Amino acid sequence: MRYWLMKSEPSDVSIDDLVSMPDQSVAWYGIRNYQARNFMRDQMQVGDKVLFYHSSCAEPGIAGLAEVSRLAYPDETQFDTGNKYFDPKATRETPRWMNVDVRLVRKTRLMPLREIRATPKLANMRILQKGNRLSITPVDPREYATILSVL
DNA sequence: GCCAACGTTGGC
DNA sequence: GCCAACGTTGGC
Repeated sequence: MRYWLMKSEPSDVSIDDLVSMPDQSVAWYGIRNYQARNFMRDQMQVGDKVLFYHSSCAEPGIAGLAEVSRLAYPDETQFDTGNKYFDPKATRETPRWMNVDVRLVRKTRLMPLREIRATPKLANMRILQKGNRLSITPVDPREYATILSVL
């Protein structure tokens, strides 16, 4: 069992959007970074725990708990010519991009990035490192437990 | 809107 | 295979 932090722009999919989805589950489409894709494709298992993080917004931070509900499969948006995530180099035979599905566990209070940064036990988290832009990052089990205890 | 940091692209 | 140019991310 692994732990992850996954960023979503709330203007795209927010925690409240997830709450109101059928099955409270969403395809984590649109990842176009190989490292993030590889995490989903090679490491994520059903039941892995996910911190649902709001990025690029007024109050960035952890907004809820979720879990992986489906193993990685080809991201549909890569094939869709009208979609902003369309990839002309991807084909059905040789897809380039994959996504898992993620299901809500529960919405939590917002734990702001400020607070994460101010928590000594969380100082090594990847999202706090300078220049980090990766939208999916592994989380240490102890870090996950620390966060869970204050949500 | 700014800008630092980083990933990707493509010419050579 | 190098690396400059470009595009994107994401906090502020």
